Formats: sequence, C-alpha cells, structure tokens
Amino acid sequence: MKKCVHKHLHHKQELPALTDRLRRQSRKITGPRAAILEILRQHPHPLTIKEIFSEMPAGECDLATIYRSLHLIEKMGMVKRFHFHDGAARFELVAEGDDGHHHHLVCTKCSQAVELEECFPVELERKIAKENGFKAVTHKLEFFGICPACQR
Amino acid sequence: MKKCVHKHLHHKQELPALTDRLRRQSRKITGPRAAILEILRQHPHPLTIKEIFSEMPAGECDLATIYRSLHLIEKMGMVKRFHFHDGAARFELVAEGDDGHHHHLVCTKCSQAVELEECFPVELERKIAKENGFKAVTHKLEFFGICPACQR
DNA sequence: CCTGTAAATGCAAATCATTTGCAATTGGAG
DNA sequence: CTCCAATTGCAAATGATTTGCATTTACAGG
Repeated sequence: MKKCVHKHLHHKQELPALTDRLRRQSRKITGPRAAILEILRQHPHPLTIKEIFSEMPAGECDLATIYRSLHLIEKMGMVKRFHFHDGAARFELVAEGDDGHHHHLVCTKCSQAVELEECFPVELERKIAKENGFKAVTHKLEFFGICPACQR
Repeated sequence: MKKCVHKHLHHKQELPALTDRLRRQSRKITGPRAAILEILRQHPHPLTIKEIFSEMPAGECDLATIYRSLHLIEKMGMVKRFHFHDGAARFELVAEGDDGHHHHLVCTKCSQAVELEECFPVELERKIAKENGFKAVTHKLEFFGICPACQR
C-alpha cells in the first residue's frame, strides 16, 4: 500500500509561499491570482471554477482569467485537477514537493468530498503496467456513495 | 480481490438478445437503435458517441438520436458509461445480469483501452465506506499510461 | 391487413464547461 | 520612471451534450 503524504495539504500553505512559487517562474502576482490562491488556501477541498468565481470578493475577475490561472498553476504543479460525477473539473492546492496523488470519497447527492489515505496497491499497478507493456502508468480512483448527511 | 466476470463481454451477445431486452421494456426496435446495438456488438471496446456516429452505415441517424438511445439503454443497464482522459463519454455493452463493473488501462496518446481483470480490494472499499459513514459506495478506477505502439 | 397511439426521430436552437483572439492594461526588472 | 512581456477583460468560438417541437413510425389490438 502506497504511503501517502497528502496530509501536507491540511497544513495550509502561507500565501507568500504560494506567490513566491509564481515569482520564481517569473509570473506576475496580480489581483485575480492572489485572490484565487487565497480562496484555494481557505478551502482545503476540490473546488470548481464556478465555486472559486463566486467566492471571489465583489465577483471581480473574469471567468476566463480563472480558467487561465488554474491552467498555469496546474502546469506548475501547484494545484491538482479532479473529476467527480458531474461534468465540472475541481482543483485542490498541492504542497510544494508533493505530487498531490490521492483520492476522494464523494457524495453523489451533495458532492461533498472526503480526502482518503487509501490508494491502489503499487505492486498491483506495476504488474498491470508490465503485463500490458505500458509505460508511465498512473491511475485515477474516486469513490462514490451517499454521505451521512444525505442519508437524511 | 474481487472476482470479475466481465469476460462475458467478449462472448458477443446476439443482436436478437439485445433487441429482446428493448422489447421487454416496450421499447421500439428502430433502424437507428438496431444499428447502434450492432455497432456496439462489433466493437468490444468503449466507444464515443462520435465513433458510433461515424461507424453508422451511410451516416444515417442524427447525433441526438444516438445520445438519446444511449441514455435509454444505459438506464436499462445494457451499456456502461466510462470517462477517460479526453472529455468524451464512452460506452460499452454489458451482458445481461452483469453489472459491467470493470476498469481499463488507457493510452494517453491514442486512447486505446485494455480491459482489466483487476479491481480495487472490496474489503478495503468496505472499510472506507464504514469509516466515513457513507452508504452504497462504489468506485471509478482507470489506469493511464503509454501503450507499446505509442512508445514508438 | 388496418389503425390509433405512444414512442422515436430529425432538425435546429439552447446549455454547459471550457477555450481563444485581440486589443487594452499592468507588474516588476532594470 | 520606463518598457515590455505577461495578464486581463470581453466577446466570440468550441465541443460535448441536451432539449423543444412538429413529424414520423413501430407495433399492439382488432
């Protein structure tokens, strides 16, 4: 069983630490970007673009800007993208140095997500890759069910 | 490890067996539906709507009809819907009585998919559900990598 | 075989998530 | 303080999927 280290996520990263990562790549620290990072910091859960947009103080900043910013910081490895049951991508901050690999238990009623420790057995993944001659194999794994609250 | 029974899929179901399932639900056997089922039968792999559309003899039948038909037969449990890396849903026939639960190893270059026997350990899934108070828990699991052909 | 009717279809327009072109703006190195 | 690449807003373009509606059709029952 893979040892997961995603608990890092719960030690909220400081905003300066996040902006530094941008600066190091000679990226500008703009109003929208600072706001996006702050919102992600405040919500240690996967957020949709729409959710980020509506958290935005005064609704400032275009949706397109959020899409572009998330692409950028995703490519930089600062956030990870997840896909749950509905069609919207969700993003979660990733600690520097972490690969952000982990999974969720998602409620199909309210979309609330619990972060999980468990992961697919590595040896088994290696075996699958080998048997089929595939290289650079990873996996996406999400659990779906009804959360306690939605069971009424 | 869960014992998977999806090998059934490879014993192609006969077309009459498929149309009977429709008839039993008082659904009409129309030209487009017969064509769709036949195409799915001929391709024991997850197909996108577009792929089904282009396999369609003479390009007959509207895209909307394919979407509607697949919704219908999905609700009837005749096909299962999968999501790989690109944004398009893919559908695969499911044998009657089977729940179609299985996973794939997908090439991120060419989207070729290999059906897998392996599944996430049931006991572990039960433990995850229990520890978080979730009911009716299932999972989606797909592996991604570079297939032998795409490694050059 | 004929018919009534619910089920299905085609077509076009609507939605939803996301992307992109472009001209105007701006952060921050020097 | 200046300059220029990086960013942004806005609007229009995509791509997948859905839906409204008027028209057609499969097939149960006579």
